Amino acid sequence: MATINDIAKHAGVSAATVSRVINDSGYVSTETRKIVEKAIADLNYVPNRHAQNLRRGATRNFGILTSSLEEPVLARIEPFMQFANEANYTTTLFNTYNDPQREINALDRLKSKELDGIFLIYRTNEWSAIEPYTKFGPIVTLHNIERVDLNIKSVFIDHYEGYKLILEDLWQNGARSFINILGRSTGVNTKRRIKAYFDFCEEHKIKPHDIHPFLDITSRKGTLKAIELLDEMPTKPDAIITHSDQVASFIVSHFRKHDIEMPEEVAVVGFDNLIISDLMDFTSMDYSIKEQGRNACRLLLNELGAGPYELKPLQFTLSKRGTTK
Amino acid sequence: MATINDIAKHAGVSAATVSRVINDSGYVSTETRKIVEKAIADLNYVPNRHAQNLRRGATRNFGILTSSLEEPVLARIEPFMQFANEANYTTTLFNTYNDPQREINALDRLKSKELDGIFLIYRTNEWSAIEPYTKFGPIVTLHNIERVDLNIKSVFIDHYEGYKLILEDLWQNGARSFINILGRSTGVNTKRRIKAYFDFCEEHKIKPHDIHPFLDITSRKGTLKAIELLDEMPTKPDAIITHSDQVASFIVSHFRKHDIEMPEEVAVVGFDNLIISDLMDFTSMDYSIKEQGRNACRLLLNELGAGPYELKPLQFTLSKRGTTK
DNA sequence: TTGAAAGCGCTAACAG
DNA sequence: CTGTTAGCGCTTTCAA
Repeated sequence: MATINDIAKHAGVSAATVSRVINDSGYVSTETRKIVEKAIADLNYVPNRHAQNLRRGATRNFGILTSSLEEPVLARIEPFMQFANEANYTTTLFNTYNDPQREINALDRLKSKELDGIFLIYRTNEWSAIEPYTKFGPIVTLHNIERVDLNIKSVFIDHYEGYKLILEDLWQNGARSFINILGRSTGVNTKRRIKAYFDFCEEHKIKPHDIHPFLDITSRKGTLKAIELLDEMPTKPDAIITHSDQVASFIVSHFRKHDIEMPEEVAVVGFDNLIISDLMDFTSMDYSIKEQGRNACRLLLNELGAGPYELKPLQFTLSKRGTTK
Repeated sequence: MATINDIAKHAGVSAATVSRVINDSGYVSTETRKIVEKAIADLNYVPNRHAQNLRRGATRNFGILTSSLEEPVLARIEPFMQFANEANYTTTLFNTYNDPQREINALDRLKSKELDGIFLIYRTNEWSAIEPYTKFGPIVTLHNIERVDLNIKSVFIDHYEGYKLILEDLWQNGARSFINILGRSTGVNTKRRIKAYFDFCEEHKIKPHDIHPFLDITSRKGTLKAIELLDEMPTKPDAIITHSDQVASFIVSHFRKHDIEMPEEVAVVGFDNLIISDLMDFTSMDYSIKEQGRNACRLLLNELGAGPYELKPLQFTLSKRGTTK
């Protein structure tokens, strides 16, 4: 492998000059530049990135941390990556499988200079364990963080409004009883959705259902169990509202296989408006999930002084399809 | 940021000893080790990876190259990543968006020592442009490479057999006319599928359809255009066989929205057996796609002398669901 | 406009 | 069992 010194010798200049050509920094005469460029081409030279990184103390590499690689995660990763690439950053993906130690290992790479910043999609450690790492580089998350004292930026959108919109739309189309399939009970989004539901019930003077059995539903198994509960209920709800297209897809799939008619017997609504909701033809709440991924990257770039990139506002739009009236 | 020298000073030993503790190499007395470990904990030290990488000339990082980040790609990336992680490798994702230059840039990172190996899922450059990079590290692909002279390993599975299995199953269940929706005309998989179809036609003495209009169908738009062609045909086929679950999902979705009954009016078969085929309830050909991702990683690891890891054999199994008899 | 030289933080002979 | 030393390949003062 050719090194910078090989190029220097070949071109009859010093390594410093070659470096200047590579990085387009400092003064180099047009002639010298040409000679050096020819040498680089001749020897097929590519600078050793580790040496550059060691010298510079930066890598132009972002870490993406997640606990799984499912569709909703991917929907953010893709636009994030694209935006990062355009700003000349690469992305290294870390799947923690919900293992706190793996997450810490990945965060350590911020410390070891291997990562310039982190896009934390799902976390498994406590914020208090994560926050100290912001000393070594910016961390951006999707979580709606409640503690403002934390030095962690977020590109969240308050799900309260979106959830309310769904409920109101269902109500206007005749639905009077609802079941909410909710995600992680610790998440702020879940809390906001619950609040939206309770507020809605109060406004319309209806009695809210016991949300407890429908909390922490994320897996397919969990979803099917929740559906079983529904079967056991004396009166079926008019509508089921979920927290993700993934969970909605499990439900819609199950209902179709069991010839339960939507929306006649029951309406089903997803959240995220991913491709699957279009393919499976179910109603879903859109909130510019791709823009959210790009915003995460913009935030990171801004923190690193590469910006300023203006964040694009996110907004809710209900995409109505075959599972609602 | 604490460096190895800080630790050395703090512990009253040399940097070499600290290095030995970090890497668990050479001899270190239990006492010294303890002192050093305490110093590391005290100063919250994490070794600078660039320095390590520069020194070692390796990174324990694999590049994953793809031209898009859709479900079938993800289905391989996920198991690949997991396997790599377990072998203590990280993975950096490169999305080329079919831009040859981006692909070359990523390949250059093999040269610049930033990547120890590459999992090339989709390529955009000619093999002749890619092959020279194997000098700098192993490259593994999913493509069924025709040129054996290339130093590129592959974890392909010959689609001929799988395709034949689909056709025979449909035939046995009464289908007599078929339409094949085919992928990239340059791909070996496509050629093998066509061969399977032609052989099948000869065996059963039926006339093959003109495959031309159904070649290079990968996008949703392209798929819908292909469906339009079907509508214009005087007699409808008994079955549509696709090259991927993605394309199949477009078709199934379209037919359901237009109340075309499957399998009564027409049967539809996918390829890959991804979750979507289960959710949307369509028949699909399984060939251990996840194992294929793992095999790719095993191959890479073997090339780097980290093995030997035995490759798991892949096999075809037709997952029959609601869109076929 | 160019070159010499120092050093980023670490590892691996080698010597003791 | 431990320390000394050289150097991985690059960038960046500083001096010329």
